[in-house]
Amino acid sequence: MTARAQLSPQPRVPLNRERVLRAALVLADTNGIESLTMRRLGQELGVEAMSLYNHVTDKEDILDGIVDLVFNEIELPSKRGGWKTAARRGAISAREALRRHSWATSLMHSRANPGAASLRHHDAVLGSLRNAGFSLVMTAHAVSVIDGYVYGFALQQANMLLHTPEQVAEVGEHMLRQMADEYPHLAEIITDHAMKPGYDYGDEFEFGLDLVLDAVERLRETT
Amino acid sequence: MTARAQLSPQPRVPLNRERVLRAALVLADTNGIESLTMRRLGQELGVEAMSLYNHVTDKEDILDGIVDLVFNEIELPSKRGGWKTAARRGAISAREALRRHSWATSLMHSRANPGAASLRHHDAVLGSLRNAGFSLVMTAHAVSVIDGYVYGFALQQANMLLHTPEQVAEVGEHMLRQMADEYPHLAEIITDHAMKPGYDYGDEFEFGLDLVLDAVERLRETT
DNA sequence: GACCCTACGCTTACGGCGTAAGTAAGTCAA
DNA sequence: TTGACTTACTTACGCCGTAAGCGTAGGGTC
Repeated sequence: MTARAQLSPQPRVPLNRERVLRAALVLADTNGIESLTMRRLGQELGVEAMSLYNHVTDKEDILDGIVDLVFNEIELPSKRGGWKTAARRGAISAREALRRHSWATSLMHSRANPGAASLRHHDAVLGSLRNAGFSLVMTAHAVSVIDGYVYGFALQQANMLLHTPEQVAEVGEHMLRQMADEYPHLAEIITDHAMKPGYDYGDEFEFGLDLVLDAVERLRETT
Repeated sequence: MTARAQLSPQPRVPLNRERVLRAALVLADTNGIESLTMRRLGQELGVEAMSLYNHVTDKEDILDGIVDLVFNEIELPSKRGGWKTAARRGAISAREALRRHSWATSLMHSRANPGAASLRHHDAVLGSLRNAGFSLVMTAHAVSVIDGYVYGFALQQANMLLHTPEQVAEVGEHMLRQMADEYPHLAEIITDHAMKPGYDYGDEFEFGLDLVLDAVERLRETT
């Protein structure tokens, strides 16, 4: 009988892929994706790093897995109601998921093996548009532009360090004044717009989303 | 006199930050960003890894540097001609740069320290819109949606492994048939659209770009 | 009860990573 | 000539992912 067994006589909760991936997700959210190492993850689960390999094939598999967990959080387009409200809700839901897991955006598209949730999501989005009467060509256009915008926005925001006026103010005025000479327009938009109380870059999202969706709608009507 | 000096009697070309960054860029382009390690980079320059630290502060500095090199490749908006053609050319130029350096998109936005080229670029884009009469608020909206789309598209394409119908065809029909049950719309758009001869996902870019730019233009006219 | 199989954890070890610290060799001003 | 400065090299540390092999507990079969 080992010391470990003496200390924890209860039958230890067995590990499984689900528990490993959940812990990896939490770790990435809490301490950043770069802190997600096999040793650290094992430690978090009370297990040695190598034990994880009984449940996942390698670290890539873990990354694939947690990306798919994020996809799972994205609302599927509802079958009732128009394509536009479905697309709108899906986009907002996607952005929220990507904001909760800011490491996910750049990871998402570098995964060679899309998971079940990812496939299900994309299939549902395509179906929503097709059922609304979009042609194949127009569906491809629409998905490309909508997804492009959603992920692009998420990418920008995920790594934008200054979200609120308070944070922007912290960078210090003297740096801004220094900037004003060389980059006057950048300085202007920061001081006269982004630093104004109440400004939140995240609010830009829905504005641009509606702009894109309206344009797609117009597109559908004309063709 | 060292063995090395005997073998290469010519005064060895001195290293400098520029040469280090150029070599890093080439290495990332050629073998992928994951192959960019200090040892490998030193090897490429005929130098030990630690010697690089005389010219860059650390690896992060190198990543910042090569991202800025990519920004340098993006055409600045021309002062002559309208904001729209300027934005269009800038966007196309950005996409081309990001396609040449497919590792750059996800790296670009995770850099905490924007380089000179990046600042210059963003300042010029803002200036172009402001000079065209966009209000501060509308400028922020426009930049957000245009950049979102451009980077989002680049992100999607950078890691889309299947660009042409030939490549798509390689995945094999049986896998598609398998997919057709569970993901019918995904299967449909692949077989009936993406696999059609002449289809190139990259062509979607300008379509979506014009859609976005037209929408921004309409926005400007109404406010 | 005795036996063995399988699942799942542990230990050890390897090569590669970024980089701290110290050293040697060349350049150049005083 | 000397001494400071620059730049490259060497060694070493603590990380990383993971290959290989070992130990053991649980459960089925005789």
